[in-house]
Amino acid sequence: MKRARFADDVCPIARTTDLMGDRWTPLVMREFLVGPRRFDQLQERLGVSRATLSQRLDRLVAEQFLTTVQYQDNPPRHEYVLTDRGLAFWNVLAAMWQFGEDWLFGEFGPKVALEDRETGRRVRVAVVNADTGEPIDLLSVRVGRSKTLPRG
Amino acid sequence: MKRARFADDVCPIARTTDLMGDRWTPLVMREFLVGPRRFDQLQERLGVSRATLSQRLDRLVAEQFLTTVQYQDNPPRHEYVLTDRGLAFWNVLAAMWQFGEDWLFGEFGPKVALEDRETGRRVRVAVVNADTGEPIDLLSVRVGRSKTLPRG
DNA sequence: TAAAGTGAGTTCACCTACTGAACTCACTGG
DNA sequence: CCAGTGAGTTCAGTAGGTGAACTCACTTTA
Repeated sequence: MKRARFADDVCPIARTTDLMGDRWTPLVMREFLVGPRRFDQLQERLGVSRATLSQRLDRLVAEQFLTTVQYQDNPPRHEYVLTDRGLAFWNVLAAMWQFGEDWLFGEFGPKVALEDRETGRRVRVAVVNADTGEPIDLLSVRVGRSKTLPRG
Repeated sequence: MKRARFADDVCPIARTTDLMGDRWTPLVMREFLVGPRRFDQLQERLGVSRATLSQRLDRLVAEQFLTTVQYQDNPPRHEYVLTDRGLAFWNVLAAMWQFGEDWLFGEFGPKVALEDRETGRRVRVAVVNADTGEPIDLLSVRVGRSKTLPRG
């Protein structure tokens, strides 16, 4: 039997899971926090097998989270960079970061922290209602039928 | 060879990935958006194999994302409910929801939407800097060394 | 009293997918 | 001509996911 696929599911969480729901893809995406990355660099930093990394990168490029950019012609060499879509995925990673920080470390918290690139001040991530700015409370939302408006 | 494990990684994203980085766990967690759930109900709704579901639920209980609550004594029957930690994970699911909605549907967007449970108004999710309320921009943050303060 | 149903799994044999190590291939620099 | 480099592919072995069938304790229906 084939493994389950959710790319055509009606649920946005399911579609996101289809793309990112494995042990490596979120970590590959994380690596681009600091800028473009190359194959060997990713492989060494993550400790993932080369075959798996190759497959993940192919998928991320096919799904337009990453593109390749040639940085040298002879011999042809490229690096991977985030697209708009890949950049937008940072929202999910940021939420994962804050969740991990809050709930998955012991008494003293993690040894690394997000900081503002300019001021160096600690950044805490909040997931909020975009209109009110209030935290999104699981108990205050429900799933409803959407009016399907074409996008601007 | 054993599969990679990130539960002790220094990176909060890696730890979150260790727990949620598979094709089923996020969807299992999603199911609790509407309240407690039972085994057969989850199995039928998700279409996951019973063995896999059983394993996932065991892990989620062991890691204190879910607890079991007896709803009948004879024969003993329980349902699964979110703990505080499980509830907090909604932040990540909300970010995944919004990302999926924005980037993984075609021109017309998904047929389902998050709405306020009371007003029925459409809810859009934003991931922001908790202090400023500004969107978290990948380009505006970096990873730094944390001052390890004990938690309040 | 017997049979069927229910909830929550476990077991099974099969198959998919991840693993490290080694290999490839095109090109460069010494 | 030889070693090095970047970006992979190939390989055999193994971990983990699959549907279908089974278990087990208790209840309901006939």
